[in-house]
Amino acid sequence: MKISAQEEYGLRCLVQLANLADGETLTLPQIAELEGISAANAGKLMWLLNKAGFVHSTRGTKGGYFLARPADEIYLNEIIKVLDEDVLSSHCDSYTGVMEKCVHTGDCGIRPVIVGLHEIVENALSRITLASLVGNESKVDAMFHQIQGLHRTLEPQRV
Amino acid sequence: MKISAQEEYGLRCLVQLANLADGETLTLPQIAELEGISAANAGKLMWLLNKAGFVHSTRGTKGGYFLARPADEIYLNEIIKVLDEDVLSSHCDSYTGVMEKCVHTGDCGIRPVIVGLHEIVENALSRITLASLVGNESKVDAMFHQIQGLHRTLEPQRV
DNA sequence: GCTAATCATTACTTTTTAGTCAAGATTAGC
DNA sequence: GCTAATCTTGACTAAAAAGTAATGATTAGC
Repeated sequence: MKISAQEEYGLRCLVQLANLADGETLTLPQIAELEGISAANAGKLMWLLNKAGFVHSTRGTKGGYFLARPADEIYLNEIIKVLDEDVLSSHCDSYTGVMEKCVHTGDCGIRPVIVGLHEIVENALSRITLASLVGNESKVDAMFHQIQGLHRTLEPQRV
Repeated sequence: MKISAQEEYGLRCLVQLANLADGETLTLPQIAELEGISAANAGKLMWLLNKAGFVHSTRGTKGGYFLARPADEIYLNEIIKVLDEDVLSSHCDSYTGVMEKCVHTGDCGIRPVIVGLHEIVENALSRITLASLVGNESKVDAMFHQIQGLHRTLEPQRV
């Protein structure tokens, strides 16, 4: 499994905007500089995020980008779905119930794996706000450690 | 996030072999037919799995592929790591501790997210054997439902 | 209203992944 | 040993993703 470049850098750019004080904005060259990508590339990512309503922009001198909503009201699962097809996708789209691309019958062997992975990723990302990625990392770490702690209670029964 | 074609179909091919009775084998055209891919493509996947020691093969008439180890001793995390870089990878490889590709400093905002997702995926896949993907799906479903049930106990505290 | 700064949009290029092909090597059975 | 069936391997082609470039539209400030 892979996190695409678009997902990773799109999310990073939003984190940079979440870092801003009220009224501040960032231009494309500024975002590009902060994230180590080209301004053209940043422009493409911001265009997607703009279309999806996560950011607003103003043109001209003193223009730039800023968040369209408070960072503590934006969850990572929403962001990822804008930057890619879904939080988790595969050639077989059985987890959506649609099955368009999948040549296999309904209950192929790996279907429950894809469905299950999709659920736990969606669940984890839907608990994390953009705001929690700003400043210290302790809150997100703690959340994942809590999940991992729970998982360890399952350790004995491998299937 | 995406499950690559190589991961998906490599795993599917192994499931087909796990379905065989003792002493039976499958040829490339047979695997290709079962999975709806070309024999050439199946050949490439089986080559990877052969190199990694998951399957054995015999050439010539009556040749074919079969599992090198019992299906209940093969865990999905091992398989995925052979078919792709890791169970979860991204441009930023901070979760491995190596950081070679990543231009960002050690504590960028999204690092804990990548590390956390990597952990929960690795954890889930390390609980599932190839054998459990054969026949009925109930065991894998039950495992994921158990994980999801635990996650729901966390519901109130979003970060 | 002119100019410089900035975003918006589309087309293009490069890189990576996926998939195909063909020639060679091995084996079972005659 | 001959033949047909089968895997092995590397080179090739096609498709998708990532990244670049260029042109146009908008705005602040003079």
